[in-house]
Amino acid sequence: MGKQMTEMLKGTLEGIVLAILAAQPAYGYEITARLREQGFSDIAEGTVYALLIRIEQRRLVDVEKVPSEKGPPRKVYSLNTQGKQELEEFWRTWSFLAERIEQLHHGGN
Amino acid sequence: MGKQMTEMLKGTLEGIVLAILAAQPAYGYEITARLREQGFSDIAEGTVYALLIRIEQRRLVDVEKVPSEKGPPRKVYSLNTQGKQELEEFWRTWSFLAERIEQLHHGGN
DNA sequence: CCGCGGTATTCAGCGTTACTATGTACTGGT
DNA sequence: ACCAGTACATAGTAACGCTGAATACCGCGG
Repeated sequence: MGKQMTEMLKGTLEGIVLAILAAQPAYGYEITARLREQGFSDIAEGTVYALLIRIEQRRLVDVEKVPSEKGPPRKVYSLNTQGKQELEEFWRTWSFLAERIEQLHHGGN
Repeated sequence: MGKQMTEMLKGTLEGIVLAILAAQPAYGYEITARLREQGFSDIAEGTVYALLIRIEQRRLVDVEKVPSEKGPPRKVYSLNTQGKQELEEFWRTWSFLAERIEQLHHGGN
């Protein structure tokens, strides 16, 4: 992945994952796969797991261990109330930034 | 500033500054002021200067020292060929990211 | 004359984030 | 017994923006 993308993901990747979880609960491996499908072709698994642990510690998600037929038990994450608030906040921050950048892209400053 | 914004600026702030310089050459203090006008109300001065040094070392800009009537000489930065390429690359990366995030925002995944 | 505020740049130290590179564990197919 | 696929975890690293301070130069009011 480009270095630019790596840096740009900082701060946004968390929002992306929160948005995915807002649509429906999911577990780490699944989230990684979903990201890859969506074009984030080489987001490292380790990155996702680390992020999930972070948002769990910040109490943005509820966790449930679910046995899997293939492999170790899945940790299924679902967005809780606080997580939804954080996501709202993310959308506000994102919109703010996206607007100004889009303005720079076209109109010029 | 929100922590979210701080993290989100990582990677994008450089692009923003490159875009500002693409419109016209400018010096650090001026860029900071311009950013504040545009709504990035508390981007630290130190942050901008550090960024400018970085892009200078990566040869994305040409630098010219211009004496100032008030205060120490200004370091006026202007985008060179390589800088323009980097900016192009930035727009591509940004567009990619913005598209997927916008998709998550509305359609859902 | 001297301090103060505005202009302009620089730097050391910090916290957060994503990546690299592993390692562990469980299952089913050959 | 071995291997591939599933699933999670973690130590170490690099990059970036922020904090907080210092430095330098100028004009103006007290």
